[in-house]
Amino acid sequence: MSLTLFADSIANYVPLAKGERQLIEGLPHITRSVARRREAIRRGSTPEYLYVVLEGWAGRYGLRSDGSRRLTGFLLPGDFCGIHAVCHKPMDHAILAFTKCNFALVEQKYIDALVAEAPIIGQALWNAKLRDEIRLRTWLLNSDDSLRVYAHLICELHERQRLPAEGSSAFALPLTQEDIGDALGITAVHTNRIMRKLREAGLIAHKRGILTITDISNLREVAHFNPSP
Amino acid sequence: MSLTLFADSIANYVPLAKGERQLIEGLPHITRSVARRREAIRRGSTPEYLYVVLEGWAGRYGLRSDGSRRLTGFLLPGDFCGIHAVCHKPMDHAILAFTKCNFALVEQKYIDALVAEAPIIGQALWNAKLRDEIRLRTWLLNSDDSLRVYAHLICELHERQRLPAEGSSAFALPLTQEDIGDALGITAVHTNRIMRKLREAGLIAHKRGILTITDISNLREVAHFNPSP
DNA sequence: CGCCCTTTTGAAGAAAATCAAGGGCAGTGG
DNA sequence: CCACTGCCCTTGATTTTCTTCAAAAGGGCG
Repeated sequence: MSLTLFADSIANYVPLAKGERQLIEGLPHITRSVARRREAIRRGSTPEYLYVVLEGWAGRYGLRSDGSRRLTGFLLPGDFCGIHAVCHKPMDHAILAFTKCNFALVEQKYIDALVAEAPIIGQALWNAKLRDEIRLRTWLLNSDDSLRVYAHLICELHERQRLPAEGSSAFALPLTQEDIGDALGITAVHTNRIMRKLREAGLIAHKRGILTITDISNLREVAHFNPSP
Repeated sequence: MSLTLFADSIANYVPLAKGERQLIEGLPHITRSVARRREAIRRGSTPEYLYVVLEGWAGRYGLRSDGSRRLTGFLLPGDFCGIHAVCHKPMDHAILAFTKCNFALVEQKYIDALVAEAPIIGQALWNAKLRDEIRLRTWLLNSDDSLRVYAHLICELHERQRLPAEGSSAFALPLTQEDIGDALGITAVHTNRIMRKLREAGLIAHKRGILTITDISNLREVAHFNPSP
């Protein structure tokens, strides 16, 4: 339970020298555990730390006035959130732990010092934010076709876990159909029907929290998915 | 046709000292004019400059495989794009000029120098990017109700032009119903019907490219709009 | 076992897309 | 000056997609 995955995630954006990696892994931090289905960061709060996911799945979401929820992104181990602290702005959305999560909480001043010492890491943080933005744009772009947006979400989650893009691969997907629907912008009932289509097309299987992609290339076809755009 | 509006836009995020404002307005740049309905930046290209809108309306968009278009944001005078250059990443979307546009093209190195000299401006650029992200999340959040998302777009554009939030106000909206539909994720025909609802409710009027908001407070009610979130 | 949460399926209704046809208005050219 | 043309707006009718409401079936866990 260390910052190794965070360093890996940064290394995805920029090449890291050994010393730079050590700087990241040596960041002073405290850890915070958030129980399954609990809110990690509230909307409207101004987090004093950068939150790095060490373990578990979390997500960003907003609430509508009728109480319904919209997920706008997922946080996997190694991902971070709460960069709002940099801007001293309150969160426009909240962070929910889908599973029990462990976060590393890093004080802003240590991030500042890190970036001052290794500017390339600052660039990586920019890149990571831009990647978030790209994902949001992609969700919007695909939002006219729920089958496509669903297939695309699975491809996205598959790629973000750095699983092999050949043959079949399986991973834990700790989301209910309601969660997925909230991410796709459709109801749980409709999510179920969409899921069935993909299952009957022989592209995926989803049992007991394990999602198996049985035909990744056709799934990517359906999703119009471009690997790491 | 100077960088004054850009400085104003920056000043929206952080307080600017006189000297800092002069640094911005004195940024070396060339200008580029893009004709109405032409592409300013192509998807896949890696812009070598930061593009600042001096005059005109532009927008970000992506194309689907069936040729349909999705707008994911608007660029008004003072706004910038092409920050991708910072990351040496190709554009994941394209920029379209809705009207004839004039852009200021600023070389990356001058932005770097500016930020080095006045770090607070770097923070403002972050803030502006985060604002883009917030808008994307808001579009997603509202996307389940086309009347609300339409009303919200008008509120957004109204606020971004810093028009008074009382009484009625009018501004040039150089978009066709097809453009608006592409921004809302609905068809032009449906956009027309939604627009009629707002008109018949006495909230807006739209004639000859001029949009008049006749009842801003009720429009914001319908839109669930929060001023500058 | 019984309970709760989730998944699955059906049927009816609402929302939006699609298809199709007019209508208004500005610009162009005879 | 007027007819023509092209673009956009408007409206109607039909079909598809998605939601809503409802109910039953599965699965994990005390």
